[in-house]
Amino acid sequence: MKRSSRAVPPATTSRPSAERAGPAAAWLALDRQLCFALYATSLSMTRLYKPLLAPLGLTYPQYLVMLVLWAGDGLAVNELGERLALDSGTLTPLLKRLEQAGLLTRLRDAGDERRVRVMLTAEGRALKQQAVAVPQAVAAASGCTLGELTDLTGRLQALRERLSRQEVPHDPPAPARRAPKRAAPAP
Amino acid sequence: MKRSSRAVPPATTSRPSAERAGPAAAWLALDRQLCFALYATSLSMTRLYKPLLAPLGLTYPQYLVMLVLWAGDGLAVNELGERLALDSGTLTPLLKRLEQAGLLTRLRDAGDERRVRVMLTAEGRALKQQAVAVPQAVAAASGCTLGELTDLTGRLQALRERLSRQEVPHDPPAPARRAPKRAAPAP
DNA sequence: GTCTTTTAAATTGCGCACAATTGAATTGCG
DNA sequence: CGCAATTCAATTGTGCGCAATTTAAAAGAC
Repeated sequence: MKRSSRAVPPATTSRPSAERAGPAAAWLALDRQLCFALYATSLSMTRLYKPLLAPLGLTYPQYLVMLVLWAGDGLAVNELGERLALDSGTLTPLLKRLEQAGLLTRLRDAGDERRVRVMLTAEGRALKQQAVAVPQAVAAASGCTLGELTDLTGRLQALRERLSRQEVPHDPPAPARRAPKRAAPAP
Repeated sequence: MKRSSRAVPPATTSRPSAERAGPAAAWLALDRQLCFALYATSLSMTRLYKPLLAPLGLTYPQYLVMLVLWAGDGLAVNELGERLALDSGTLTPLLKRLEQAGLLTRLRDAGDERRVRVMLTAEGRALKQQAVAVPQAVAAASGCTLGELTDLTGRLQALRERLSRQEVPHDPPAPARRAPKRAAPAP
């Protein structure tokens, strides 16, 4: 590693400049942030899943949707969203792609035309057989014992429970309307 | 809750259909997945941060970048990416938005014209004072003791370490080229 | 020195997440 | 019944993440 001219100081890793941190500012260190540990670990997990899911033709969020449906399909979009903590803005296009791939069908509920129910196709149901190998591969890659995995999963679920209570709901003023008919899941 | 006609079975929550799960298929249950616990908790954390960061004009990933820079700026884009486990495809547009907002400047390294160094502006540095309140608010919302937070953070860091070892690197064949000049960070 | 390989940032394209809005069907209330 | 309020899915627009490619500069081989 040669520097031709002398240009600029290295500045590579830990530089003491800008480091007159206030007494309370030490809590801003990246590696103390639970939020970053969660964020980075979750992204890392997604990267690990990607090559495992590629043979199934699924992305990671699509895989989560399929997990829910394999446990019992016929759910409406909002029920799926409740289970996964995702809204229709995320799920609608995702479900359309899964429908395009032939794994499921979307159908208006005859008794409540607002709802769209999601049913697996035979192909979508069959994919479950290929998916059973995935959790094992991930568990192995994690380098944890089953007990550790279960414990960590439980802690995270408890944390999520507490966090979700703090989330701001959000309801806009909401006007009102009325009008014609509706037919297929999407025109 | 009345059903006008009788239309379609409720199908709301746990339906026993499609439930002849194979013996190994029980591992596909959503609530047993560490990956989902991570994913959902991380998203929940992001939602919790959003209203706290809105007054600072930052998104959550932008906040993470600022955390790194507050600890010491002048880093190149790839160094930032190493710290946050993000690549230039994510960071370049994000940094441009932060530059647009007046929080930092991007400047080609005089000694190595390939690199772009990121420096905080006075405004960017000043924002740190408003940010110190954020971790406290999150810690309170988590409903955990400091010890629990530290413990969970450590476990996640260790897990991330192991997961990242398993990730597939990926290097394409890579041809070669040569040509004219370069000047500003981005035309 | 030239030529090749490697490294760095930017760009392109796709798929999420999510706020905000819209269109449509249902519920609630008189 | 008639109408306002509510619920649901879809749509729109913004900002990530990331694979793949492109452009440019530096490092290495000879």
